[in-house]
Amino acid sequence: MTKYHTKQRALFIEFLQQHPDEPFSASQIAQALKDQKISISAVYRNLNALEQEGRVRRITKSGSREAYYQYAAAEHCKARLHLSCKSCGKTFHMGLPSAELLIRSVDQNEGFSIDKTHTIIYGLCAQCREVAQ
Amino acid sequence: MTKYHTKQRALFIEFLQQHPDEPFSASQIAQALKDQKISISAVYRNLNALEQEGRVRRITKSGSREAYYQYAAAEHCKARLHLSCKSCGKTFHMGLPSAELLIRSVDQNEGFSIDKTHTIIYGLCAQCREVAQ
DNA sequence: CTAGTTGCAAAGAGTTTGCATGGCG
DNA sequence: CGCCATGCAAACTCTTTGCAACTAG
Repeated sequence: MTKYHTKQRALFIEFLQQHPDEPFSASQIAQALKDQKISISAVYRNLNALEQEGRVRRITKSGSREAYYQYAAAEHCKARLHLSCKSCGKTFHMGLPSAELLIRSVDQNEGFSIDKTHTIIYGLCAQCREVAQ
Repeated sequence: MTKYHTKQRALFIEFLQQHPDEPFSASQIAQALKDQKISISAVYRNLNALEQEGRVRRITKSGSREAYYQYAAAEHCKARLHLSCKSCGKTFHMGLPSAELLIRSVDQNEGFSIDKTHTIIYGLCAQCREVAQ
């Protein structure tokens, strides 16, 4: 099952890479590429493949039962905790000091090992926080 | 829209209360109560109502596209960060010291306000950690 | 009696899959 | 050429909704 480089897949990945850490539903991606044509089934198939490879994160937005996907940009992503803004939907990385502190504290006090790769912490980012109030 | 106390709702809530912080899909709940009879539609309707009231949390398990629901036991729940074990599915509360530390640290370093109510941190609980290794 | 609830079946939304066609290597 | 990927439509799964019957207050 070696991979081919198809036109659709190229456009699909290019789109994701141009919007790293922003959440899209499958239909939004298909919609965004509607001119260049890629079917919704191909979007789903590629999304599932990338998710398994860990190059894409699947999340759910409250209120909607659609799945949303985010391109997990760089490699260093995997070692970082993710902060997701509930207002604008963007993802940020938690600084290493904060992360280390948290992980150690929870480990010691709760006996719980945090999985950096899969947890997403929700809240308001600096920018939205200003606008909001 | 004042609420009535029906037999089905009573059994439904009783079931949830007996399994606080454990995740169930709608069909699992209906299944568990199949003897006493409650329709899947009623389960969904009650689940949605409780979710809006904030008495139930909706989460997603990776791999499945079903929604899972957890009864948010006590009031103090709302002021606490939740730790969810990826192995057994149970939810724990993060101690206040760890939580305070985290929130303050992320606020100061990232300018990000964590939403305690909606974030769930994944990892391995103390028990599963032992068994696993 | 009035209004919220239930059950059933049908409708919807989102996602997956079978199959023939098309394109990469 | 062989084989993977695509598109389309049908199939599926999970969830919601319309409606008539029912029941708590």
